[in-house]
Amino acid sequence: MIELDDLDRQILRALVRDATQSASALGRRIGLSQPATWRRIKRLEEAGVIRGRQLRVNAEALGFGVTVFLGVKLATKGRVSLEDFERAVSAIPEVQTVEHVLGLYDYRLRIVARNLADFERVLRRRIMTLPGAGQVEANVLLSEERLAGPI
Amino acid sequence: MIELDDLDRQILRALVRDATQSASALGRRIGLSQPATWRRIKRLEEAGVIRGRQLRVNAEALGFGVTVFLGVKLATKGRVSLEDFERAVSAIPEVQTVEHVLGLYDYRLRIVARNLADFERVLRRRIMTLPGAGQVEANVLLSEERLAGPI
DNA sequence: TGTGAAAGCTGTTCCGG
DNA sequence: CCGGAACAGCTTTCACA
Repeated sequence: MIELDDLDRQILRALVRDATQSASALGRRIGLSQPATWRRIKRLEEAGVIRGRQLRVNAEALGFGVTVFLGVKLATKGRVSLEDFERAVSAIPEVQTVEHVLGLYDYRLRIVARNLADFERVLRRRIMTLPGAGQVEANVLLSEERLAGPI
Repeated sequence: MIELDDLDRQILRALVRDATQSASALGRRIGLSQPATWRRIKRLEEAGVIRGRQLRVNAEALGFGVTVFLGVKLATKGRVSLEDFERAVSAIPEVQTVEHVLGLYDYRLRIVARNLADFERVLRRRIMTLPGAGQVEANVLLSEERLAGPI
């Protein structure tokens, strides 16, 4: 855990929105020189606050128009079955995210498909045949907004 | 929608894992020159396949050890109440993502908090007082894996 | 901490196969 | 479509207030 000042917070918020902007452009906006901005970014990386930079891919542009969040309840859950389930679900190409959670469901999956018919195929032939998969609950994504969070 | 070849797919998969790597380093690994790799990335950006690059912030390193997914069912849902709800929920600092979904719930929120006691505070004083908020269902995140998806 | 300047790479754009 | 060469701009480092 590390303490941030206002400038650090401004830097993080700006880079969460767009990680391509240069340290000089960012520094100019927040009233800091280019090396000063760069050193702060480096410090945040070394402190583990910045985990990396990730490409945001637009699945729709590739023909995957449907995104579904799937809550999955396992029928049997020992340590082995958790690992088996995770390994098997990670091998499904349509699965974008695997979240192990506590609550009504054991896993939450983010799945993309070309359309709803394609999603039904994934659900029936890939998900429901997973080792240990029990009850599922689906939510179809309509729109999504990513915020900075409490930075 | 755009057709990708193997090289495009390799580029996307590599940049989803780490968007910091240079076109020359990436090109060397997939057997392409630096300008050729750069041109492909540029083409993917212009086609809208690449939406941008985002910083991945480690909330735990900032003292936010608890991540909760919250399904929210609205009590009343006209067009106005949807917009009111979205505006109000976007203003809560602890909310990282707002997903408008179809299914048992109307919205799915990704919320971070310092600990479970802090989450209870957010839930009682921020979420439950939202305009139109009805039934909620929480899932506490244990671990998460982000995959490339069907690229 | 902050600034300013210098060195090495990268992104970006040419042109020719 | 690719690769090679050139330039501007950036990242990265250093010295100093």
